[in-house]
Amino acid sequence: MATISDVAARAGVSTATVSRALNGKSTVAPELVARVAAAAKALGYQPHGPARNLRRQETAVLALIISDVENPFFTALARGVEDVAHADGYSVVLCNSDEDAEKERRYLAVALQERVAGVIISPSGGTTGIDVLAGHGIPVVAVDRPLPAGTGDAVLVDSVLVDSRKAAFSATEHMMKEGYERIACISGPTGVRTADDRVIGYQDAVHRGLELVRRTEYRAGGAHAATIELFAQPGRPDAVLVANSAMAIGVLDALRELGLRPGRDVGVVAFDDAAWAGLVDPPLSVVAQPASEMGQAAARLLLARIADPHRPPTCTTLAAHLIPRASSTR
Amino acid sequence: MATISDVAARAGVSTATVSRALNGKSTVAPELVARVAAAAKALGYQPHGPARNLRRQETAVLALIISDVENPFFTALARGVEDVAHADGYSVVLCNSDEDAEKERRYLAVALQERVAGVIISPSGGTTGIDVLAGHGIPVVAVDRPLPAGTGDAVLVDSVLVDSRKAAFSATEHMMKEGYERIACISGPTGVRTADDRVIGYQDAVHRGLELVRRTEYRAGGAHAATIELFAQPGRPDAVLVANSAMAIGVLDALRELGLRPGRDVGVVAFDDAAWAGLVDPPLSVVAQPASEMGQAAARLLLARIADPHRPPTCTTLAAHLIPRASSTR
DNA sequence: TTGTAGGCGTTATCAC
DNA sequence: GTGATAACGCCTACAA
Repeated sequence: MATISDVAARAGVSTATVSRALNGKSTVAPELVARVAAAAKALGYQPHGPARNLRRQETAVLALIISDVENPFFTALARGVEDVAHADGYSVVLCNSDEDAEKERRYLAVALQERVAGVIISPSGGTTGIDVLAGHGIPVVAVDRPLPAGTGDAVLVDSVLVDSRKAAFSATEHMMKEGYERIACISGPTGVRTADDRVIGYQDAVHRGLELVRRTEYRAGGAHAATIELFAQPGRPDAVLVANSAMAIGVLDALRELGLRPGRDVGVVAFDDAAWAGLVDPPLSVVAQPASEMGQAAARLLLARIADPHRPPTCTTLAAHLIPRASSTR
Repeated sequence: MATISDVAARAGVSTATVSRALNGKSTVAPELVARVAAAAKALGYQPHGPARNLRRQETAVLALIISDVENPFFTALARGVEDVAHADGYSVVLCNSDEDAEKERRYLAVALQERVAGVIISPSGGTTGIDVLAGHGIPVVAVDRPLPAGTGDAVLVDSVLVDSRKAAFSATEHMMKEGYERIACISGPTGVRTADDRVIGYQDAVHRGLELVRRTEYRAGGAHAATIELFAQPGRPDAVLVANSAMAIGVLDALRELGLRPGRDVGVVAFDDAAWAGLVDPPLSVVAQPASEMGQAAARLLLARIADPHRPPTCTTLAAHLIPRASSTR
């Protein structure tokens, strides 16, 4: 693998000149830059990133740690991050923490050790390890979920969130207006802020205890089981608010097994406007979140903080909006 | 940011000893390793990855370059790669080329410059840049799609593919047995091997020209337009083979707009067993691909080649299987 | 304008 | 068993 001195030797100049020529720095005689370029090409020279980063003490790569690559919400968010980052010359590496605190810690450690320029993360719970990052001067932006309380207190962390509570409230209220009276709520794990907020928003609307609330992992399987269980009990629900699209699949599956038709027999509204939501029968009412915009906003905040580490931290809260379809209309 | 010499100073030993102690190398007096550990902890010492990689000339990170993060097939594949890589102590960074040759080149360049240990890629077309990688001794595994002809000829590249042609043949034959007679095919871009193969397999079965074949990008929008166009012409199809799940959404949408019911009015089989496929009305027949297994196989091949760069290249071809549901049953 | 030389943080090779 | 010391490949004062 050719190094800068190989290039220098072949071009008959010093390594300093090669470096300057290749980086378009200061003034190098046009003839020399041509010679250098030719030599570099001939040798298939590729600058050694680690060496360069070691010397410059900086990298042009951002880490994006998301809690579930298989969730379309997060992949849409990732696209938003990439678009903004690429426009500014940064590359984005995607890390999948899989809602697993251990994997999250691991990726955080990698990000720190590789000295990435910054990190965007959707924290998967009672995370630690973020303080370490920020403590070492690596900027962090929290997206979709805030950092756990007590984390990042002393450091400057921006966040980009959705008003989940309000969105859950609107969705629940919508179902009440449609005449549903016993509305259930199937949400994600306790301790995950979006999941907690969706329950709180739901409660704001129904003024009821937790007897119709079920918490499970953010996946189809758990939601399926929760649905079966909810509808097996006496005083079964007549509607359900579902906290994300993976769970919606489990719920719809379960309802079909139970012979219950959404819209007619039971109202259903789910978070996230999945591509297939309009295709099921009847079409699924959803709370659409601006995933891509969230990613863009997070990336912009991160880049801004990289440029100016001392700017005051901000918290951007975006709104979600209800798209009523037949599954919640009698 | 504490360095190894800070730790050495605090522990009252040399940097060499710190390095050895922290890496569990050779023989260091138990007392010293304790002192070093304490000092490192007190200082919040984190090894500097680039420096270490520079010195060691190796990294424990793999790059996975996929053509579409928003496609569930690729995210499932990514999970497979991660599982195997993590078990072996490697981290995986995910790069989204977005079916864009330019972005692909860019990520390839990043992978090369950062000197990752290896690359798994689903090539997005007439890619160049892979030779460069392999030429520099970085192992490459092609997944889902083979490298373009003429690429990587001289170098050792493993690949993990699906027998798309056979799968398309089976799916088409299945529809013929169900009595459909004018079967159309909506596939991805020309030059993308999976898309080409699905058309060929289809033709193997129908023994017909290309008048009912449409090629478009691998997304819902293009498939939607193609469907509308196909069904507007005289001698409209009575069935359609769709090349992936994003396209299936476009097709199903279009059919609904046209007032055509899958299964009864028009047979539909799509590639990829998306989570929602069983939920639509009627349930969608699919060709299920072993995405996660493909990722696992690719990762294993890559790790094997990293361990032994001279092993002969292999090509693993996995089978897909048809899951007939109501959309292709009269 | 160009070259020389030092150092970024580690690890590996030698002495001791 | 431990400590100097020399690289790894690059960039950038500083000197010429």
